[in-house]
Amino acid sequence: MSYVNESAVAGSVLAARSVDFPPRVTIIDEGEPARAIYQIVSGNVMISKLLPDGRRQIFELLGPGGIFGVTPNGHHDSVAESLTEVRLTAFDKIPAENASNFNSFIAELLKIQICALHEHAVLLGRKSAVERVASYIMELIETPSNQARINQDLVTIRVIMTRSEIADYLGLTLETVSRAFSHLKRSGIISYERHDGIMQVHIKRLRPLTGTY
Amino acid sequence: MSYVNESAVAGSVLAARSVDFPPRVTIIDEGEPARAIYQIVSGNVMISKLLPDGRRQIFELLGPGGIFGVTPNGHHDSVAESLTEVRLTAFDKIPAENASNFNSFIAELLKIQICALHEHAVLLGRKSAVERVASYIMELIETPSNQARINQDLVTIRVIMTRSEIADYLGLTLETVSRAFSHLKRSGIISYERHDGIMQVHIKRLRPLTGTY
DNA sequence: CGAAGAATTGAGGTTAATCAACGAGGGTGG
DNA sequence: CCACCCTCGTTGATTAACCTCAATTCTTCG
Repeated sequence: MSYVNESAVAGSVLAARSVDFPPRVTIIDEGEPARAIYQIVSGNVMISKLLPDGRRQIFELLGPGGIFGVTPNGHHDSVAESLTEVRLTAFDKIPAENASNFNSFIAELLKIQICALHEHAVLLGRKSAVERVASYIMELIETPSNQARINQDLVTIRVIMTRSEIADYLGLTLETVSRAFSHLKRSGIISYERHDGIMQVHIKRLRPLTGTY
Repeated sequence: MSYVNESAVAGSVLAARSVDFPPRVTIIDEGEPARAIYQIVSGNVMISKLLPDGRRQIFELLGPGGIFGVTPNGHHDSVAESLTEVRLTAFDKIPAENASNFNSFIAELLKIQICALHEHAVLLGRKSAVERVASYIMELIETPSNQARINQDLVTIRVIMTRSEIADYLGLTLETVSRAFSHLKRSGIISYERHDGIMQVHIKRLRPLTGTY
């Protein structure tokens, strides 16, 4: 399923700019006045919030077609950072608000986001460390833009986030994430050699560990 | 702030029925085909998901103006249950999809929901038990429809959820929730006598315990 | 080659879960 | 009307999971 839906905004008078960012830079800061809405053309973006004492929670991983910068009140409620190189389409705020069919266009994308947030709330509130990591790996595999290569039951993926980023996404510490990966590796469910993120996964054995099935 | 926005759909041809439910009944089951979108007129609704082994996570508490039953794919992704008696406006699905300005109307409500889900993800992923309970109480106070009565620093509220429901909302066990309430009570930050949910809160002393400030 | 960042692993501490008992309140039926 | 039951809440003792602190290795890059 591709999220990209250029036709939905075709015919409107929106000023749509193209913007690029290098990996691991801040695109939007929490509290910033909302100037534009962004849709990802290529690359990955993570959305997070910080507590005053430095604790961080990442709650959305967005790929091509995903949107961010949408806010009900004129100020961004969260931080958006590039994970990879990204190319974005920026829809400037003022004309966008007038375009009624633009709101209708993003409504569909917001619905998808809400489902993902629901699933993630279950993970954060109710799953064990191993279940969280297993769910994370399955999520990577099931995201089409990640181009997981499938041979029978064996899938090859690339994990581009650091242990620390994964921890902040899963509500764990980086050590616990590392131990969960090691546990899955010792169990023969995943395998990897170097720290380059390339990983082979036995999905049939991993899926039952996610807690969802 | 009132979410209710009748005017936004005025002039459309949507079939809007009124529906009532008693407390603690299932309004929508996970997996059901989506027939209607609901907006709350009065009362409270909780949205949750169940894992196969019975673990439950509640992730939204909705009051007047809130919407639910919105889905990107024709099937509900979560359970909706009444918490109190509720009166709903049901917008039937098929005509609603055609109404472009209806999508635009719900987009605004979805944006508010997404912000709440972001905040809740931080709670679930990064806050301690006491911080979660403190955040929950503050959330009750700051929800206008809950009619918290404020005298100086002292606020009176009514906690209508059971310990078990609160636990499923906060990603804890009911015992841990009970202990956190007892801890706040012993500290003199909250007070209550009988199990009727009526509670007095010192907001100035409670707020610093939420972790957010 | 050396330095810096990332990942792994171990030891020990802390928090919250689990298991269990008990008390309060509300509703029902005798 | 009272006795009983059932649900809900509280509290205690113990266990288990995860976090914290720390040391070591691996990897990349200048």
